[in-house]
Amino acid sequence: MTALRTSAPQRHGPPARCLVCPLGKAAGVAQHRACPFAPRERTAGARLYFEGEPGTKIYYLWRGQVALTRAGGDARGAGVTWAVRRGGDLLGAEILVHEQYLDTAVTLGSSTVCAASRESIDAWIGPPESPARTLLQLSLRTRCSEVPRRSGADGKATRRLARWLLDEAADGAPPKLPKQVIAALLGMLPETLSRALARLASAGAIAVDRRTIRVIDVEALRRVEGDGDA
Amino acid sequence: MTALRTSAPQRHGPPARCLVCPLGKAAGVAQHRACPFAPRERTAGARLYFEGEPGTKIYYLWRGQVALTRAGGDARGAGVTWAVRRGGDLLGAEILVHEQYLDTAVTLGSSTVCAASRESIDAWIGPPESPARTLLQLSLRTRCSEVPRRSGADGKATRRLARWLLDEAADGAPPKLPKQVIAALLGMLPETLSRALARLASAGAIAVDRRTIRVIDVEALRRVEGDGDA
DNA sequence: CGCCCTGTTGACAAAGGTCAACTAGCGTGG
DNA sequence: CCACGCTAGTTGACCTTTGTCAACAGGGCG
Repeated sequence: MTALRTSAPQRHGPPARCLVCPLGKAAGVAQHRACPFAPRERTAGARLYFEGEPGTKIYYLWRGQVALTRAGGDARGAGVTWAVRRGGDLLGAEILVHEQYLDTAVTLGSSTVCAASRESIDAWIGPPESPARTLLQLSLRTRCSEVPRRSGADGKATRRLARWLLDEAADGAPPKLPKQVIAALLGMLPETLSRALARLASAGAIAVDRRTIRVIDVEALRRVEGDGDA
Repeated sequence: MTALRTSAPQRHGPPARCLVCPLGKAAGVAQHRACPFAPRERTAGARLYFEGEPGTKIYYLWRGQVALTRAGGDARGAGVTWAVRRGGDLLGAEILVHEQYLDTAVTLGSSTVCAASRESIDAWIGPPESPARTLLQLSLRTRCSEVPRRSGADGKATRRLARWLLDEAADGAPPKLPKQVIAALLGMLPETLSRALARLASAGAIAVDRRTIRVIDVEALRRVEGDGDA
């Protein structure tokens, strides 16, 4: 108990918080083993990592708030802040299944952040084909491909559709989904989807019939995706 | 090679696909060990699980498409389809960190789905405090709390705001975030947020000043969240 | 053969984005 | 220490986009 209360780390002792941190427990800090995550205090506005930068570290946010922003979306200004992480959240875990960071992470206030290198995590989490690691990677992979779909939320309907088509159907044939479902995924009504498809079709970017969509002109789609209006 | 081509499973042999499936590999099917996931063919429209139902199984989608829908959002009809999973995706993994399923999963076409009970997975992924398992749980936890925020996309601005406040600030004080950030999270412009706040304030649900928001009347917020208009 | 379901089209209303002017604090520099 | 200027936030007027309601068309299935 007394040991737990130690507020400043002892010369060689780990911070008390590690004894109650899930990562510290997993690392066996209580058994005097080292945790791969090293703590650091950050002030407001600190950039932990940038979107697109090669991923070298994974972060664990012990205390504070971190905003995740992503360029793609836009609207006014540059990036869209699409999530705020709190104490207890992992940041940048996507690099376990993806080369680069998918977001830019900025602290919103003073925060305590623990960082671990990709390699140390790689060694720490055990053999590549272990069950837990396999599930971790499957889960991260799904998550990575899912978040960008947030494109559902921002931008005008025709543009969202163009972006979705580029994501899903660059090769020509989008997945065979009922248009109702596509509309729901894109966060619009079937009627609106229908009109957006008609607009892209009349721009020559795609060919539509009652049940199929074919991409004809990827460049035209890119143009629509690019310049806001349509 | 010849063995791999075997299209129908041998009397006691596992399906050939298990040898190339990440889960099969993790389970060591090649070494004649059993995979906790049992395959099953499903036809279009099959319900794998329902939102809110106690979570008993985790699914791995080998082939096909599955729509995930969630009630909350609404608009016309009942649930919103917010994602479509493809072959190679895990379904229902949220039950490792949450009692109930968070979505309803429906196959969109004929699919091959492997299922494993929560207990078998629990045993399979090893000791509760192993590093990989800890990361898996952290990552799932974040994901679970994040997806509902898709509330960003649907519903009218005032309603989204009410829902967000209920999520984040049921205890009275929402996290101290710049209003710009809140607006981005909710997928609206600062101007719109300002107006939405003003509307809730004049309804007596919250108190707003230039830099803080306080929840006054949780019930009033619930009412706004409930009935679409505001 | 006819019904039903999905998707399409049109007219209309309203929510929210856009542009712009304005206010309140805060920090900086004189 | 005060004043100035800046940024974040607010408010107003207007206009585009999209949701809403409704009627209709094409295909598939009973």
